[in-house]
Amino acid sequence: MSVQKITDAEWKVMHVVWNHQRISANDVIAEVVPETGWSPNTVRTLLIRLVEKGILHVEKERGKEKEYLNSVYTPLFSREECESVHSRSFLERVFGGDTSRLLAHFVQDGDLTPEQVKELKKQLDKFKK
Amino acid sequence: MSVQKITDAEWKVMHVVWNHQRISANDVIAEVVPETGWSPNTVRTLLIRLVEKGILHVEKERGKEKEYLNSVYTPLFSREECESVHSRSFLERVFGGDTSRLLAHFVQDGDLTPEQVKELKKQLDKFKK
DNA sequence: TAAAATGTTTTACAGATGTAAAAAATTTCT
DNA sequence: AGAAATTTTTTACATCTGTAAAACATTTTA
Repeated sequence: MSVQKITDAEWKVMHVVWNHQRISANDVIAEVVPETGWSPNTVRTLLIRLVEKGILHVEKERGKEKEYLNSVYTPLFSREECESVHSRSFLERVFGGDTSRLLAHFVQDGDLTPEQVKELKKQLDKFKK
Repeated sequence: MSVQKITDAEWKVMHVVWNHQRISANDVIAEVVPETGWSPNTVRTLLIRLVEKGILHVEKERGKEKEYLNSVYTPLFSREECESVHSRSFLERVFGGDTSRLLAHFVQDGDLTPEQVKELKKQLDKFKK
């Protein structure tokens, strides 16, 4: 039962945590609040829930400037691990497990740049053999 | 606000409805219950909620064998439409909108058959130019 | 040292979701 | 017609989510 479900709102904060690997509540808030308009407390609640879910680790640390005691978070699973788990369940749920239909869909809907198309084809070639 | 959110449990019944295009509650139950172990009432609740969400249409019709009055459901949106909407939000949420990273992920994780790889490359070629 | 600032924890609360039992309505059977 | 069967509708209820206010604890500052 590793990697519990991450909800929509939680993904937002997870991405920020992954980008820093180790980040204080306040710094998460500083990034998330402007782009979501959420209250700082909302972000804190999400961080706490992620800890409860065993997805983040938290410890206390004194701030550098001011010596307030801060909560600092670190991810317990890599972004890739979580993406993987959630991708699989999405594939199953929405496309009934049919990867190639899913891929076709995203290719058509994804206006890729020529670069990206090329890169992807290279990937595909590697799997050919 | 067309196409409200379809939940995990609801997708299961939606797939069945799409496969038939027009199907009675009992027939949905006949398919869904064995593969999920849910109670028939659970399936009915889901059908009702899908109607409330404006995703399914329901009408009454007398059964052929027995003349009980049955609820018969039809989808108001195509499977592709719903997949599309949910794919987009998944892409945004989990991969931060980066289609090519998503694709790379599924290609690696999706053990495609050589056929499927070929087909996909053909798709990509079409988009090249 | 008392007030202000800052950060954390607790509590809240409505709506969504998973899951179904209980009740009601309708049809069939004896 | 009354009982049994079948189907639908209502009600239920715990947990999860989104969203935060309120309360509390700790530092800093006046």
